[in-house]
Amino acid sequence: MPMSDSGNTDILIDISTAILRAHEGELQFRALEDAGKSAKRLPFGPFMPDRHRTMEISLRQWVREQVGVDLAHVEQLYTFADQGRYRSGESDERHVVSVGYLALARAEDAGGGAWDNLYRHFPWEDWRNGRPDVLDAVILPALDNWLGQHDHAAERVRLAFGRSEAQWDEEFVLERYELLYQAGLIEEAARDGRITPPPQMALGAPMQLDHRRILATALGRLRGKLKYRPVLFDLVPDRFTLRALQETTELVIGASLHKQNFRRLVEKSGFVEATGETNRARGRPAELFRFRHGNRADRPLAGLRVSGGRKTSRAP
Amino acid sequence: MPMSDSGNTDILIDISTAILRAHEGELQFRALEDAGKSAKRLPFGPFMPDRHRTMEISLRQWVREQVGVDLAHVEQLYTFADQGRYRSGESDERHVVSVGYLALARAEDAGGGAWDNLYRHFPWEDWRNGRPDVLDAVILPALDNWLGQHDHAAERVRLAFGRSEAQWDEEFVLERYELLYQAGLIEEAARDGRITPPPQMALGAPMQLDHRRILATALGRLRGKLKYRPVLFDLVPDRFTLRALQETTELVIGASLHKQNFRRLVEKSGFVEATGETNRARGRPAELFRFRHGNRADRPLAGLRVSGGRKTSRAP
DNA sequence: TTATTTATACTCAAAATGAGCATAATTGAG
DNA sequence: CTCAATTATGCTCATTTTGAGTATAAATAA
Repeated sequence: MPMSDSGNTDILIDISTAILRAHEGELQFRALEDAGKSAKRLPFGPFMPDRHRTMEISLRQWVREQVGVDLAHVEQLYTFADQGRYRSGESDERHVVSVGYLALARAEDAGGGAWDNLYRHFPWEDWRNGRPDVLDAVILPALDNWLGQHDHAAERVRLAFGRSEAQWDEEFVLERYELLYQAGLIEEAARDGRITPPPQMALGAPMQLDHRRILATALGRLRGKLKYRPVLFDLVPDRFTLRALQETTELVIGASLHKQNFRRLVEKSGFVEATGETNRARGRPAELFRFRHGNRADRPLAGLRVSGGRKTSRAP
Repeated sequence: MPMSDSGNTDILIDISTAILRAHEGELQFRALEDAGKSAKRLPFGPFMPDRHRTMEISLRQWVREQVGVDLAHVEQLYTFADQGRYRSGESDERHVVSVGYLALARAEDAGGGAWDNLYRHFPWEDWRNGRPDVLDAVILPALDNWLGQHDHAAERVRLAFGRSEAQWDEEFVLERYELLYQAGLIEEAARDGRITPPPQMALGAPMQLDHRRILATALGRLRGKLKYRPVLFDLVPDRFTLRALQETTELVIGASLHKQNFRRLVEKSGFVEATGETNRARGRPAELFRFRHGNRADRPLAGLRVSGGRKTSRAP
C-alpha cells in the first residue's frame, strides 16, 4: 500500500465460509470434497462486486442455493492476503485475497450434504474429557524441541499453550494453530513447502488451501463471542432444554460445565423463557425453553461465562 | 459469489487505517486534510499484493514512512465491500473494496502531523461527564420520529441506544452509527444520496468516504478488546502512573471510573509492576509502573472490566 | 502554616461464583 | 408394582469479586 500509482495487479477476491452447527454431540462444519483430493475444503466462491451489493447478503443467498443451508448467524472473520504462503501449486495468475466468514446454522436448517467433525481437525482443542493426551505426548515436547532454534517464540508458545495447568485460554485457537504450523506439526506446512515434512507427527486432519486456518479463526472468534453475545441461540433449535443448550456450549468452548451453575447463569441472564412444555427422554422430563428476544435484562446483552471442567487451581 | 466463472471485474483493494492515540486528555486519531475538501480522512492507500507479503507488515512500514507514526498495535477490523453506498461521486471505474485497520500509537511515537479528537465525530459516545445532552435533545426524538416509517428497526434502536438508563453498551459504536446514518442524522448519508439532507440535524463532524464508519468500527473493537486483552498498554508510555492508565481507559470507553477500584483491579491483574520511581506533579507524587510482559497471573490475559460513572441503577 | 490536590490504604455490604448435597420425575428391568 | 438408573431441578454455603465509601499520606501553592 505505498504512496501513489495504484499498481495494476489483477486481484481476485474469494469468500470462504466456515459453516458450523451442533449435531449429534459434535461441533460440525460443512465440508466439501473434491475428486482426486483427500483433503476437504470449505465452501467458497469468487466475490463479484458488480453483481452483489454486500458480501454478506450474497453469501447468505449463495449458501442457501448452492450449499443448501439456511444460515442463522453470519459474521465476517478476516481477510487473508498473505502471498506465497498458502495456495502454492495453484495456477491462477491473479492474486487471490480471501475473505473468511463464520456462519452458524441450526441442525434443522442444515439440509443434506457432508458435515465434518471440527475437532477432528483440532484434536488439541477439545478438553471436554479433560486435557487432551496429544498435548503432553506430542505437542509440548515437539514445541520444546522447536524452540531450540526459535527461542524468540518462547513467549508466544507460553501464551498460547500455557505451561502448567489452567493456563489454557480457549480463545487462542488461531495462535495455537499458527504456532503448530510454523513448528512444522501441521501437514499443510509441509504441503506449502515451509518445512521438511514429518508426516508421522502431523496433527489433526489437514484441509485444502488455508481452510484450516479459517476454521481456527472461526472457532476462536465463536468462543470469544459466546461470552458477550447470545450467539449460542443460533446453534440450537427454536425450543430447547437447558441441557441441550449446555451441551452446545460445551461443544463450542471445548470444555465441560457444572450443570446447576449453568442453569443458574442462563436463567439469570434473561435470555430464555420457559414454554411450559416438556420433552420426553430418558430421565425426568426437562422443560423446554425458547430464546427471549426482547430481553428485559439490565445488562444489554452479555453472554455466558464458563466455569467447570478444568480446575481453577491457583498456585499455593 | 455465485457458482462458476470468475467474473472479470477489476477490483482495487485499499487499506484505510484508524490510528489512535491518547494525548492531552483526548482520544485522537491521525487525520489528513485534502485541499478543497472540508471533511478529513484517514490515511489510506492501495494494497499491492505483488509488492507486499502481508497487509499488516506493509501497513506498518507504510505508516512509519508516509505518515510518520510508529505503531504499537495493529489489528485488522473489517473488509467493506458494499457497492453503491459510499464513494458515490468518485470516478474510478474499478470496484473498490476497502480493508479497515485499527492501529494504536503511543503519544511519544506519534511524530508530527495532524491529530483530531475522535469524539468530535461521535459526540454521543463520550459519557465521561455523564450522559451526553445530544442524546435526549436530538438523537432519541429524531430516532423516534424515524421509527414511525421504519418500525421494523425498533428492536435495533432499543439495543443500540437503550431506552432508560444504564442500558448503554459502549461497544455498540458501529450499530449506533449505522442507525444514525440510516435515519439520516449523519451528514454522510445526505452526501451519499441516501436521504434528503437535514443539515441542521447533522451529528458530529463528517469525514470523507466511509471513514467515519471505519472509525466507529475501530472504537467499538477497541472498547471490546480492552476487556479481555491488555491492549491499553499500547496507548500509554513505557512508564506510567495508574492515574494516567485510568485516564486512558476512560478515554477509550468513554466513561469515568472509580479510582480506588481501578487501582485494585490493575494491581490484582498482574499486568503492571512498580518501578520504584515516582513522578512529580500537583499533589502527592504517584508511583510509576511499567507493563509486565511475562505475566505470572493465573488467568491467561484478561483485561479490565469497567465500573463507575454511569449508575448501575437496577429497576426498583 | 494551612488549604488544596492527588495518591494510596482499608472497610464493608452486596452480588457473583464454584462446588456440592438433596429432591423430583421419569423410564426400564425384574 | 417396585426398584434402580437416569436426568432435571432446587437449594445451600463458603469464597471471591464488585461497587462505593471513608480515612490517611505526601506533595504544592498561598
